Amino acid sequence: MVGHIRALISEQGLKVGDSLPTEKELCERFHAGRNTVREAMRMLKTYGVVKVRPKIGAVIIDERMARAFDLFSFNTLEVSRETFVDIQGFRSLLEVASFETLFDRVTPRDIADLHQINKEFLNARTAVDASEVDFRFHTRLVAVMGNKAILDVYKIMKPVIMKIMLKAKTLHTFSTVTYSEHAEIVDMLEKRDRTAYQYKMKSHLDAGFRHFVD
Amino acid sequence: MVGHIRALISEQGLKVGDSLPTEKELCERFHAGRNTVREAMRMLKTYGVVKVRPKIGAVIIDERMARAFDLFSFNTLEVSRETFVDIQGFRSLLEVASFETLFDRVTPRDIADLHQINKEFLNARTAVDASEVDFRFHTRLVAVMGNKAILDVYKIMKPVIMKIMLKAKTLHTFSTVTYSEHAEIVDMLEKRDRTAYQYKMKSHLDAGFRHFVD
DNA sequence: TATCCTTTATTTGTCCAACAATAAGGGTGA
DNA sequence: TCACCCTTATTGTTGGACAAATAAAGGATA
Repeated sequence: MVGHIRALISEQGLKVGDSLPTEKELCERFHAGRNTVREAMRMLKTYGVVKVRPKIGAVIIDERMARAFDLFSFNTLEVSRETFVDIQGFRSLLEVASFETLFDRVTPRDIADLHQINKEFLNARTAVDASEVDFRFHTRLVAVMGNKAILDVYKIMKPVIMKIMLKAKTLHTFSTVTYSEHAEIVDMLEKRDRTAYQYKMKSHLDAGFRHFVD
Repeated sequence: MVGHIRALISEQGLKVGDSLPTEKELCERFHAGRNTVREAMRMLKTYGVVKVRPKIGAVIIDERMARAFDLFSFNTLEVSRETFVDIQGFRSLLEVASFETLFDRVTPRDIADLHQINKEFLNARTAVDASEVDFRFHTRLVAVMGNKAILDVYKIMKPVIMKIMLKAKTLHTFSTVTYSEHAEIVDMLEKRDRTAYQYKMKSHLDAGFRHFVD
């Protein structure tokens, strides 16, 4: 059935954004039951090739890259020390070494959003809440690059990154040290001060990791 | 439902080769209809996490990496231009902006391996062969960082990267231009010449991409 | 006329029941 | 011991029913 639908897409020359026939029409066209069609649709959806919404139907998309990254989503249960080190190295690349792209693309809107998110530390009630805010801040920073593939990878690393953040800090630390470090980082980003940005961000990431080692 | 089943796998510590409960048992456990369970199973099957056979049931496997490559066998669906741009930007980060780490960690063994792989261009018979060599070269370069998470992500991008490479070059181009560019890059890496390395690598990547735009 | 709200109709989401297809396990006989 | 058949449990497929979501049409109001 998946093959049939793929052939249909190919024959009709359907592109991203086009709609597929409704489930009922597919049933009739291929002489199959609706559940069979639905299972095939679920596979296409899992592939990241279609997006299915009630009443709307199935629309062709191309999120295969995001799905591909999903596939090796990290198992939160057993994260080895090597994984922690690797993820932190990865983050350093995405958030420190990427400064050229960040400085090129950052807008006042980005700066405002980052400050806004950072303020939420003050409302956080628990360490878990605070680490959620922390992750949102860093995700928003990575989003400045405007690169969907990079953003997808970052989001997938969330469970591991959250563990690093939680291990490193108490609620009090979040709302004082982390808060002010973030504020400084955003300032350096706004001023496009390369040296200071790299130094601040690197030590910010390293600090979180040093606590984990203990 | 997929989340439920994945949680079940985690909780029970199920490994590759173990069997999942039957559909009926899953229905009862999660208070859901059989179709719902089946659709979730289809997704897990598409992820390459389980293998389902009639009467046998669902057995846990790990073919996620293979599935990641399958995703791009959808030749009916051209890889979107956004994906190309994003992937190339990602590569730029992993291979150009990472020079600090690369210079820190590169060993004579790495240099020798890179030269060795580069020589294989001269034996390549087809453009596909050559682009395989090309990808191996860049993968080996990324491997210098010694970061498994980054290496895994790079491998997942293989199908798209290969498309970029293939689109950009003929067999002749591979064995002349690409070959000598690679050689220069390795030299700059060995000498730890930051400026030259960054310039060479960036223009090398950009070149491949310029051809695609046409 | 324009805007907002309500209703309607269509489509997907979920569940159930039935039967077919498949293959493991057990029993029978040479 | 081996081949064969039967039973049985499980997945594969189909059809039908209803719930939930939402786009589109129609009506009310300013």
